[in-house]
Amino acid sequence: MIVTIDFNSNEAIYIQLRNQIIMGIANAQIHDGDNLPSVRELADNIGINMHTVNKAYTILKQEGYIKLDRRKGAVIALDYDKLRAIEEMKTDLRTILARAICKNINEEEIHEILTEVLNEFEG
Amino acid sequence: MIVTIDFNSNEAIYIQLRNQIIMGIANAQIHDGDNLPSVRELADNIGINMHTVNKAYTILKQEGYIKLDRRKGAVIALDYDKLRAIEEMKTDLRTILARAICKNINEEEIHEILTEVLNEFEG
DNA sequence: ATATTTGTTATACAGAAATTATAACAAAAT
DNA sequence: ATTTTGTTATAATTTCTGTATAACAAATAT
Repeated sequence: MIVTIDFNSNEAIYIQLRNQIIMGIANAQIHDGDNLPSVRELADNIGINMHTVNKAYTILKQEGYIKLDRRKGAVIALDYDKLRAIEEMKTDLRTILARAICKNINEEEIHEILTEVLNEFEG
Repeated sequence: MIVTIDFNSNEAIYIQLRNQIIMGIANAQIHDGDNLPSVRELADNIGINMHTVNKAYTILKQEGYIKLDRRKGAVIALDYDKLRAIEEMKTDLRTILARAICKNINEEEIHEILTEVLNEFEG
């Protein structure tokens, strides 16, 4: 899995990292049980500080995507707390859909766009 | 329209403000042509600095939700740049949908959740 | 046994972003 | 003439982000 950081983005590096790892899982590029690089290795690889990677990993653990083990390092371990995930999804969707409504994008179009973006994912 | 700021949120105040105003428009609580409070009035009202409100208004103007007029103050003025709005929506959706996929929420469920959140809006 | 690798924690520093505090300006309204 | 509007400027403070070192405990590898 390739990680690309945009150092000119207004999005923090550890947020970009977290999102890309989640993308990697959703795209089936990495799977449940797979090892992630160690914080030091990934930091070296990208050219950033260890603590920035550690921050991303800590969040991913807290959000139920990985487990951190002192012997095995970071391992993909998906926790399916569906109800919680759905609530968080709704919160995120509200802002996005409010914008869509303001921009005159109708319900049918929104569903079409959703389908389109969903089809970008593999697995 | 009531604006509520969560001072403990990790979301910046001016971002919360922007989102809530967009929500207000989507919910038909405020309409095209309506006046928003002046930067000073709203700042006083919420208990924050004038510049924080000004930042939110400047972004809303830049994103095509309001127009700023020295005589009339801030006025809702929706600019329907649909193509641009759709592209931005897709970008935002990618992260959200990646999370949904990781949490085993399937396509049908996602569409249902979308419909559910859309029905929260009035107008 | 020893050295290495793992996540974890602590501390310190620099830079950027967010927020506040004043202040002043020009244009328009009252 | 006074007030209100957005706008701009400057400075200070606080918080967030990212880096730099360093050390620790547990496990692995040699």
